[in-house]
Amino acid sequence: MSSHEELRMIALAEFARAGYAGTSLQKVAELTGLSKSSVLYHFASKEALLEAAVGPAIDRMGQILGTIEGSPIGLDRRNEFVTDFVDFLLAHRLEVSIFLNQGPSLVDVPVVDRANELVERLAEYFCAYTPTVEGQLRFGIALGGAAYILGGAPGADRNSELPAAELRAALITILSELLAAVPVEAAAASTSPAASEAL
Amino acid sequence: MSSHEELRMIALAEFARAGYAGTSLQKVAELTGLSKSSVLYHFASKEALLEAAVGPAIDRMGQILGTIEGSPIGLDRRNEFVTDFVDFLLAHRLEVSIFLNQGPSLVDVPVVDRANELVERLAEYFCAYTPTVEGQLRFGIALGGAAYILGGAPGADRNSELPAAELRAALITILSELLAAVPVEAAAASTSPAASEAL
DNA sequence: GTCTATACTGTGATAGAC
DNA sequence: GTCTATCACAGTATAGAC
Repeated sequence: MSSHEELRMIALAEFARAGYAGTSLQKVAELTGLSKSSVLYHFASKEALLEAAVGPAIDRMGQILGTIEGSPIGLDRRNEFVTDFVDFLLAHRLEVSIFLNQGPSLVDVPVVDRANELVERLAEYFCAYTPTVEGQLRFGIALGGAAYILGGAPGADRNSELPAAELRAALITILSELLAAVPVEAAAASTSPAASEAL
Repeated sequence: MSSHEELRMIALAEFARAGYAGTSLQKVAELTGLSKSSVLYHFASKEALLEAAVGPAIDRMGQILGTIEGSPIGLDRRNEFVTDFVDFLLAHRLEVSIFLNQGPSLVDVPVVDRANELVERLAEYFCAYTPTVEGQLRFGIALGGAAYILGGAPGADRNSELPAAELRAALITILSELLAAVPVEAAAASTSPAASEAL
């Protein structure tokens, strides 16, 4: 593996574990077996290292969000989003941990601002989706809770050992169930009385 | 208000907003209108300031946890815990944000280790409570999601404006519903010695 | 109780040899 | 590409005047 890619992965893991502010270039250098200067040869600054570490995941999330925003609201869309979201979480656990845990505190870092914008857009989308407080809380708990389980929980190590397929299936079941209690008609033009249909 | 208490509250807010590692004593001093040295007169070290800021909330959580650990598992207990937990989150949003977002990264800070221990005990309790992956995920999503909504979400400002009573009621509804899908008999009716002793 | 002055350490970043 | 040497700066913490 290239030093570039190895640095990216080690930095990602350390930013997630100890926090961005709590991780020094010296520490990253030690973990990689390089000197501080060599790290700064591959990435011009600490911020550039963060951008490289989490950028791809943000792009992917933007893509998922763009899909649902460009489509009419409906049960199919919602199911598709739940699946995409769970797969995203499973594929980018470390990045999710960074956004979730440090997103609010890392303002002014461009790449993190992009991530926070996505969270805002997601929140706005779901606030439009359902006008009730309880409905909005359901979305927040579902998405925040799932992200917490996979990325931020102190006991997150537990889940690392679970078979991925079982974890994925259970997550989709729970999230779908949580969101099923929110009637899709509230915002959609659909006239089907399928509110009681479980997702 | 005494400088001591004012410092405690300002530090708590800033630790939650910018992170512990990302908050300097200089910044706390500026916000309080004191000098760095005066801050260190009231609290012997940065760590002592953190302990004073989050200690009381940890004590309260330990109390809640002690209650359920010392009681037989049952539906009443579970409902009581959900209420206690939601009230705890509402009363200590900033502290919860700190634990949730920075708990894993602040190891070796005694007071935070105590908080992480509590989360571990809570996780163990619920793993003993339900043996299925889905059941454990339900607990994680319910508790982690609620904590995220109130303490860690980038859009947490939204909820600050909601009437507290409505927020509280909706949270209790959603959490109870999530946990209701976990059969209480699974662990309660089981007379396996391991389960009885663990609880 | 609050301040200024200071000590010491660690930080991100640059310059230049190899 | 990797290193050593060095920089300017911010960090926590201490000493002592008032």
